[in-house]
Amino acid sequence: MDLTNSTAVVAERSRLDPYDPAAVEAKWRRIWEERGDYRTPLDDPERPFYMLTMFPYPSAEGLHVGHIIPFAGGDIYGRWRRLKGEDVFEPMGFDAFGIHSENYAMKIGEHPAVVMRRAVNNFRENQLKRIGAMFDWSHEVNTADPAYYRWTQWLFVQFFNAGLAEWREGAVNWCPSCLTVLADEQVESGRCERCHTVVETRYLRQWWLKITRYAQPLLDALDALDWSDSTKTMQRNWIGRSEGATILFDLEGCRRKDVRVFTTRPDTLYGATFLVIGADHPSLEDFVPRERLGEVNAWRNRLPPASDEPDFSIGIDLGSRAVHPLTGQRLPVWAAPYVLGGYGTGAIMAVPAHDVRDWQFARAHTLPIVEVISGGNVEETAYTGEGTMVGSGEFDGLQSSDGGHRVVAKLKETLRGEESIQYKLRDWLISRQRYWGPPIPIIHCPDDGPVAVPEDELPVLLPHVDDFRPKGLGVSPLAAVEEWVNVPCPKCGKPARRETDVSDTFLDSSWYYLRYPSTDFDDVPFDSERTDTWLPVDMYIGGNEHAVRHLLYSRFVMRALHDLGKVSVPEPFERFRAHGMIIMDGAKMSKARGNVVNPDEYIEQYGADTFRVFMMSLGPYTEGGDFRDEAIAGVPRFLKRVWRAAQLATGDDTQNEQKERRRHRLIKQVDDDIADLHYNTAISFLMEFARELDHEAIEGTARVVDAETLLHCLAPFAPFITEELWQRTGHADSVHARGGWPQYDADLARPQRVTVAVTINGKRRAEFEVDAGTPADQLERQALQLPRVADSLSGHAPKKVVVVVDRIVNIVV
RNA sequence: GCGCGGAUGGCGGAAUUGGUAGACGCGCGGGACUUAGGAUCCCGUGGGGCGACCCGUCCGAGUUCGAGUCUCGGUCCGCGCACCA
Repeated sequence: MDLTNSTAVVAERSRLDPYDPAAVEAKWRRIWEERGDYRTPLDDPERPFYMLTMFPYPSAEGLHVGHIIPFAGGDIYGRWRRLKGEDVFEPMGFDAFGIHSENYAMKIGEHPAVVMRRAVNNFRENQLKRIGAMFDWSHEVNTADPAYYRWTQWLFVQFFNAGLAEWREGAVNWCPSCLTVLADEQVESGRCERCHTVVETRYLRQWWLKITRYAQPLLDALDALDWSDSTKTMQRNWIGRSEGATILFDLEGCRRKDVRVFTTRPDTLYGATFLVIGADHPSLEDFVPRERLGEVNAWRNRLPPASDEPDFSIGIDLGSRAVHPLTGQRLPVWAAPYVLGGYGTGAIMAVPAHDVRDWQFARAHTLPIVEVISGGNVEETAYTGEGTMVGSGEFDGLQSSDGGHRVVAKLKETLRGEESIQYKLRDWLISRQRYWGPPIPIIHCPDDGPVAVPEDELPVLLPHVDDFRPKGLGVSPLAAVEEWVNVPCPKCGKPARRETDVSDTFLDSSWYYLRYPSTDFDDVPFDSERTDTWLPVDMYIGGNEHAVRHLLYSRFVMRALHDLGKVSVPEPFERFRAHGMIIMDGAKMSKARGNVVNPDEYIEQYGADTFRVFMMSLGPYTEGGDFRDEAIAGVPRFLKRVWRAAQLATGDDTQNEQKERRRHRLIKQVDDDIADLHYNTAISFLMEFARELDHEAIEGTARVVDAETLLHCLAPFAPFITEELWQRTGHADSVHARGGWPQYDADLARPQRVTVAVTINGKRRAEFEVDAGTPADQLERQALQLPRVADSLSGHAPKKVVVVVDRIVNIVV
């Protein structure tokens, strides 16, 4: 039929109300809220499903499109699970404490409490509530709320009591611009992740959480988690397990009698020609002969700040000597910044022939290079591969791995060495000399030392101070609030002082998923039936920028709580998928670059449904890509087609096999695609189906059942328009009602006719259509009868024929 | 430097995991309807050739009846870690 000139249809279409996304979306937002459609029955769920998207920190500039990806993507998944019959709990909240919020407040010259209250309201009311997500706002959390951080502090107290929180002096990363210390995870290539200032090493007494105790369990448990591989790899690398040996060297000429070094290559022990102590080693002085102390200290104080490029010319011969445990040779002991005082034992045996850094250092300081593994030319460069041991006494001729074990065994006889494991992971420094965070609930008593604030006195409220700006090294803004700081010791009652540091914002966000399922915020969020019912989170979606920090800290906190008997599951997130990062003009979106796209304008102009569908159709969900809005126009065209087709579909030809098959294929396709987060391909199929149904609507043959299926399959992506059409087509319930997802029949979803390609020597020459499942011999017979094939064979028999049922017949001549 | 991804039309991307490369969308071309349309709808659209055909998935080899998909070598891009001994 002529689809271009059907006056009857044009007339009928014109009788339809035009699709007005703004009106439709406002209407359903109101109804859903009034009816409480998305309030989850937390106490008696039949099939609980905890769908979580990483909560945002309200930046006060508002959401940008980068936020829409996780929220919309998570919501699509959650809505789909709900349609599949589950009680989906999809909460939302705000990570409102933290340095990001505080810096913003300083910039605009207002108090963080005021800025955050406004920002949270703006996020919730003007943005998050408009994107069509089924967030259950009755469980909103805000990390800056005393009712929340009471439990952040409670958590700290549990850790303190269990010996998992420790107040100790240590090397810390000091950002001279932000005027605070940073966790190792907040330092990127030696620079502050926020302001990119080069961080300096300082020694301060600070609070650390002993995540290193969990290095191995955190590593082991990773295998069983259903997470993106890239995320797991990043966590493994961050934990950084390496296997090797610890070897003891006796020392001469200094206060210390011996030093242990860690190596992954004990097979190279005979090639050790000197030792290097990390320049930042906390007790470097013990390695130095008394008469050289002054010189070494002067050298140490003149060290330049760490740079991106290692400088192997920096180093000093300390003057003491180390005794090689097997040869008895006396080796010089050096100090250099290329060795890290905080990793391993803070000292190494240098094997310049077989380690590139040691090689460069040896060259720079004309130290001997002795080959003990053959296979390279150590005069030109270090040979780091494995090989046959040489110059290694009784071990000569052995291969690296075997020889290494024998060397350790030999050392073990004299208690000079043993197999050992090292991790890169270091303890989590949580003290911040900042204002906008939860005060660490500790009181320092001159007699009793650090004492935890009793649990029934929590929260330790963050006092209001007008001057909340950071004060400098080791000084917190809270230190100035004398009446708050001076309190009696909870143990002995003597005058004592409160801890004036606040905790890292990552502590706030390390447990928020435990808070959501509670309703009574005075109640303990742990150790309850609610947590047992709802945890672990079934599906967690967020950005890979949190692959290490947030996800690792959360796993640590959950695991520790589990070991303390507070929760029944050891892992917080059963399944995690990182969405791809949306970039703009080839760069990450950021305020600094001025390439931030504000979603409000799009939602204003096109509606949330269009924007959601558009964002999800850009590309594979877990890969991300460049944001360009030229293609958005296709989405309103698609939704208008749905608008028409759904309302004009009146056919009841439910026995039509062709159409039934097509319908089942659609359900299966969308079902499989959503399960795999292949939203882009699901949308493609929905578009195709909608076009065909629209054509049928013009002919007057569109079936009601097809329209209903289309609405259900589209509902997770475009919740508003589908709900409106569901109502307009005479349904009393919601299109999003639990369990409404249409069933498909796998047999019907398979095509019944297939096109088989015929190739000759791999080149496609013809095709023919047959019933699906036609046996191979029949396909071969049919193919050989094709005139095009007979021509090519010109009477000869084919050399070989390869048949793949339903796909291809390849004839080799 | 090390580790993980990736490279397909003018563009974003599909491809049942070894079986018709380019689904779907944007853009572009043509047409319909319009007083008009940047609104809506339809058709076409990898490149070359009048044509049967030929060439095409970053580059170069290989395995195979058959390679975008597998193997080896290389180039470029993205992300993560970065003196971790």
